[in-house]
Amino acid sequence: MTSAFSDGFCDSSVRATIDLIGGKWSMAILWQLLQEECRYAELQRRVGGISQKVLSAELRTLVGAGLVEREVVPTVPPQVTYRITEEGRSLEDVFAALHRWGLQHGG
Amino acid sequence: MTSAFSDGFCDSSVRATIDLIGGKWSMAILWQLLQEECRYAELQRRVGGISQKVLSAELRTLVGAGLVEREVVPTVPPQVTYRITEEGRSLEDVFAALHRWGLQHGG
DNA sequence: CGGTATCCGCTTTGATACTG
DNA sequence: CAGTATCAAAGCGGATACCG
Repeated sequence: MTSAFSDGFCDSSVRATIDLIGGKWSMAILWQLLQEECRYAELQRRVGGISQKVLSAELRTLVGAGLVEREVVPTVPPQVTYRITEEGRSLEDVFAALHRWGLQHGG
Repeated sequence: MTSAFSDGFCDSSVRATIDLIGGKWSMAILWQLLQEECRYAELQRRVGGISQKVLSAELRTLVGAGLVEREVVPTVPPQVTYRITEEGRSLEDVFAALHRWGLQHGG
C-alpha cells in the first residue's frame, strides 16, 4: 500500500477509472442511481440537461462496465429500469476520497 | 468539461476535483512530478506524447490550482523547474482510491 | 415510453513556426 | 531552454427527427 504508483505511468487502472467516471455526465448519473433506481425518462429529468443521445450512450457504457444494471419489463408501453450494481456501489469510496480532497483543496 | 450541474447534484467539490485531475494529461504530469521534480523539456519527454502547447496550459492550470510549484532560475539559457506542492502530494490518497477501485473493477 | 440515426457547432487537441 | 501564436483536425455534446 506504500507507493500505489510504482514508476512511470504504467498504471492504466487509474486512468481507466477516471475515463469511466470522469466524463461530463457519468458521475451525475451514478450519483442519482446511488440514491435510488430510476427509469429512463425519470433519470433524464433528474440528471437535468442531458440529451437522450448522451444519456443512452452513457448508460450503455455504464451497463457495459458492470456499474449499472438494466431491467426491461416488456409491457406496453415498455418499461426500463436502471439501478446501480454492487460494483457500482463500491464507487462510493472513490467518491468519498474525491469529495474529501475537493473540500480540503477548494475550501 | 466544466459543467453546470443544476439540480440533483449538490456536491460540486467532487466534480471540481475530477475536472482538475480528470483531464487527459493532468494525471500523467502529476504522477511524474510526484516521483521527482522536473524541468520543462524533461517533463515533456517523460510524459510522452504531449505537445508544448498542452503541456504549458496544463502546467499553468496546475500551478494556478496550487498543485505544482514553478521555480525559475534566470540563467542563460533559462531554467525552469516544476515540482509538486504539499497540496499536490495530498492527491496520493485520491490516486490510491482510484487505483484500488480500478484494480477491483477492471482487473 | 425508450430508445437510435443524423447532422452540426464548439471545445479540445495537436503540429508547426516563431520569440525571449 | 522555455515557452507563445497560429491554424488545422478530431471528438464530444446537443438538437432534432424518427423507429419499436
